[in-house]
Amino acid sequence: MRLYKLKDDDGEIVVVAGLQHFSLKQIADSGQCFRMTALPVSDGIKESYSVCWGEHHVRVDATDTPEQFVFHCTEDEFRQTWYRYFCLDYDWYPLVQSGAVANTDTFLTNAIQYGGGIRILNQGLWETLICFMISQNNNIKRIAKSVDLLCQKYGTRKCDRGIEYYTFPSPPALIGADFSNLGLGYREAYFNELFLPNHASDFANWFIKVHTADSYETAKKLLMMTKGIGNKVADCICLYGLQHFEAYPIDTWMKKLIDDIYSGHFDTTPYASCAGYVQQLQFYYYRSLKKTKQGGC
DNA sequence: TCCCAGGCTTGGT
DNA sequence: ACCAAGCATGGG
Repeated sequence: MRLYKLKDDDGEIVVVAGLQHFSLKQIADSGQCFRMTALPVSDGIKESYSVCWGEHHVRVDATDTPEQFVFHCTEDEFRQTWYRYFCLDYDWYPLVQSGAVANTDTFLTNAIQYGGGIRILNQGLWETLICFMISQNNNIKRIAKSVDLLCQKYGTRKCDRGIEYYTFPSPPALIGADFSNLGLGYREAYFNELFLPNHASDFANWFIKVHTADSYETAKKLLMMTKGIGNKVADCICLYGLQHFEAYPIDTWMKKLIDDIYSGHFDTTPYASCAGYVQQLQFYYYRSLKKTKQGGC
């Protein structure tokens, strides 16, 4: 992977060349994140996405040159924010591919061929916590809508090189907040309880404990102590928020998949260091086979 | 009208 | 320990 710092009309840009196994569309549609939206493309650009995370925003283009991308931000922003967000320092692809072949797992082999441009995003504990509390028994389109409404109501409106966006609310902004009219449904009660004003210090302590937990198991246990966070949501938060790659979230799709493809049991131990990546590949591929029509995120 | 969506809590065995 | 109902809401 090579970086080139250039300038265009709007300011500094970073061109990334030789970035293998990276697909904006696949990441946007993978169901990990809910604030990545497609933009119209122009000449020389195959895909263009607006990516929001925390208070940050960037436009990223996939160019006509294979494995070449343009990040419309400064080199500092790229290195400090987006390189980490997209988890570009390590590529699990080769390990999982050779593992799938060694285990004669043709489904996984097909899955990585189909969706090998997926990365496990590093979205931080805070944003992952909120988004995946909303995600339970919900669909991706509606999750994205609720998250968007939340950002509009409690975030800050900003403009990045001509693109308007709202920052993700900070923790203090949600203490005692009004969670009605966000389309949360029955999940609203979970938010009201978690962000009760008189429990603000309890929340802060709990959050820090989760953040500094010494292991996946400890973090997961702590997460599941809160109402609204069960086994699956805790796994998603561990994986996307805390980089516990051994987490392997099982939702309704994964249940069906494991039933269908692996006759009821899938052993993650051969992929222990990257079980979450394997899960994403399986999830993404299986949905592509089964779904008739579905919006992205 | 019924069923499903990146499930969880609660209350029954 | 496992199982079922109920849970808001929107879309097919």
